[in-house]
Amino acid sequence: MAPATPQQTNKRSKPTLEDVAALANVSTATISRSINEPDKVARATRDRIQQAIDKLAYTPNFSAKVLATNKSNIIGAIIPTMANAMFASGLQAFQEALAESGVLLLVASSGYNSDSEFRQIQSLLAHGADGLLLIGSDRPRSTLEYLQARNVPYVISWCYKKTKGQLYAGFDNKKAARNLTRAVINAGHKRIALIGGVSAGNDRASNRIAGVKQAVSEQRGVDLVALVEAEYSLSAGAAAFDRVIAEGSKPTVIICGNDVIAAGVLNRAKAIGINVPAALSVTGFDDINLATAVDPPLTTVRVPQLNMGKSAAGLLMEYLENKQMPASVEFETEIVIRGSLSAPGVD
Amino acid sequence: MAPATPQQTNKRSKPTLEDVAALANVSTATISRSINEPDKVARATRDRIQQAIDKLAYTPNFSAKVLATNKSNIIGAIIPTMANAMFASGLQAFQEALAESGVLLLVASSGYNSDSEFRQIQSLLAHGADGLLLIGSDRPRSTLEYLQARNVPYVISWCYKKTKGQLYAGFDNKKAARNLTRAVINAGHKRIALIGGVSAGNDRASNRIAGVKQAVSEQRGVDLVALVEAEYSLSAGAAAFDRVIAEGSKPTVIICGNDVIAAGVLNRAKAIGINVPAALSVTGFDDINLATAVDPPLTTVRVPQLNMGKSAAGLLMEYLENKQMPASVEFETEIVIRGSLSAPGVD
DNA sequence: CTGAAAGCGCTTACAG
DNA sequence: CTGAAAGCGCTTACAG
Repeated sequence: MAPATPQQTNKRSKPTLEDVAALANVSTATISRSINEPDKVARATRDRIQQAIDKLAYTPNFSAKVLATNKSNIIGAIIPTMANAMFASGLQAFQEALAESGVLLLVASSGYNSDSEFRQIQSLLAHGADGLLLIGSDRPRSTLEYLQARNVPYVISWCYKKTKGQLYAGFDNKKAARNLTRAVINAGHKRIALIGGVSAGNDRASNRIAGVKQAVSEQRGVDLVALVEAEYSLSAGAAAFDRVIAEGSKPTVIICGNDVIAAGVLNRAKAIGINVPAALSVTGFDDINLATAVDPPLTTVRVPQLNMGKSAAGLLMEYLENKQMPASVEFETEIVIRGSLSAPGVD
Repeated sequence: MAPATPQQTNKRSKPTLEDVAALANVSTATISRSINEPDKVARATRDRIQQAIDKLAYTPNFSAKVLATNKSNIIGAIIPTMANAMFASGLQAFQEALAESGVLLLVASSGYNSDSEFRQIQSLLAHGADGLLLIGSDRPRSTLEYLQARNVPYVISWCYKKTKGQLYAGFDNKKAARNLTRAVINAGHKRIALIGGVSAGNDRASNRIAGVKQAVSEQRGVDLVALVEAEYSLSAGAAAFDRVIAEGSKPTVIICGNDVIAAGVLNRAKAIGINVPAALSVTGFDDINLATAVDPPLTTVRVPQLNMGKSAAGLLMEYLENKQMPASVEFETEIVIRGSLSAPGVD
């Protein structure tokens, strides 16, 4: 019966190549060339085509193009969470670098959960992503095998490893934490407490913890008097600090898994009347805005987010273009000494 | 070294519906149905098909599907910048809500530039986005017309207006700023300085400024003694504060366009020996992490980022499904009084 | 419940 | 420099 075709009224369906072809009086092939390989088309023809395109406000259908060329110009990124300054500017830089090459960014978040990450990977790939940005190296073998089996080009950031067959644009979390800890020890601290990030399934967190441990073990007379883990939030940092205090281990410094935890510790210390850094030093990691907004400002590790994001994009584009994995790049981190760290006070 | 580069052997191109059809001994049509409308297919057939799918690890080609159905299940979002906690958790919530419906998020940033925003809109649309999330209402007529002409479903967030024919999921920045200012005035302040965000092309910033002005003008004896604009960064906030001080207008409170500016002001005030809040009160806007990490914690306006993001996603999905614009939703904001605001001190 | 076939809007050898 | 035509991998009336 075919009743009143519903909602199709707005369906003055977008102009297609065919429409342009009709108007410009050429074949669709020529228009396609005129758009993608202009110099293969005669000047006059090109002008005529351009006029038709303008007149119709023609805009190519992306899926048709992808289907025909098998290339989407979309990169997918799966990050633990967008709601954390820790990844924000790196991701921003990644996106900007991609945009310069006309590539778009599909973003998904895993919530630090590897099953979720796997589902997102599948989804992004199903939606045609040409390549992926992944955070960290700690993931189930099954995920790795999936990636391998499909031959998916991906780059890993926020960490660095020499793993054969994987592309990295990141930094060595363990080394960075070790260096920070050495600086803390050099400042005179012998009783160190560590509030690490949650290490399960998170290589950045566990490597930072490992780095602290290593630096401590290098020096006799220096002890790791407490070690707890906390999520990356102000309140979790504060709560972890309470636990450390309750243990009665009397640290002179608290090394924190990141700046947010450190800021939470600072808050709590202030609340219970512990002076930082006179009575207790505190350090962070990441050097996000927060680090210089708190009082005292945080001694922390500066992570080259912008360069890392930009580089990750560059490597991935190169990989896609040459069908060959470029060399990984390792970024150096920098220790930034600020007011939250001083020599240990007297008891 | 392993010159035997096997990576091109990969071209065992992904299995297609046709492959599955051959293996399961049915037509591609039936498989398509089995996937998309299972109950239209006999149980036995369905099982056979599932086996074939599993065996081949078949995964549908997205572009082909989009081309055939004219629906991408991709939503695009264009935000000023990802590198700002202000948008981060709202965007995160938006993405999560979308993901629950199997919809993916394509993210682009405009850098607070309307030309750039327009280019991103075109790009996202060209890449097949079914709908868009836009931040704020202040944009060139040409952009609006473009959106209108293509009949693009979009939702605007982070602000709220009653504009006919536009879908909003946001809050009234002017009202929020007005209410905050009233609270400041109620606390006893009569000499108010305002460091707003950059208002050009940014309705959130300009409406907040307008709200402050309105509240001030309501009360005789209360003056806006200084008004400068600053970008949303700690350093810009600090620099703006310097300008205000240099003007010599002696405010007893500084109302800031957002928390980051306020934190910058706090820093600078501390640096030059001005006690907050004893000698000077300071307020922020947004209530991001930073607000409670600084000392004193910021009196600010709590923006319902999570609900706003979730709601924006819901409205947009509804819009796409029903081909009909749902009603906009306005969120209320809440004033959070914290230590950075007190009664004005004595000179 | 299932299949044959047209169609979605591009690109790209292949000829000319 | 340009065109005719096949093909990319799905979906969906239309028949049966």
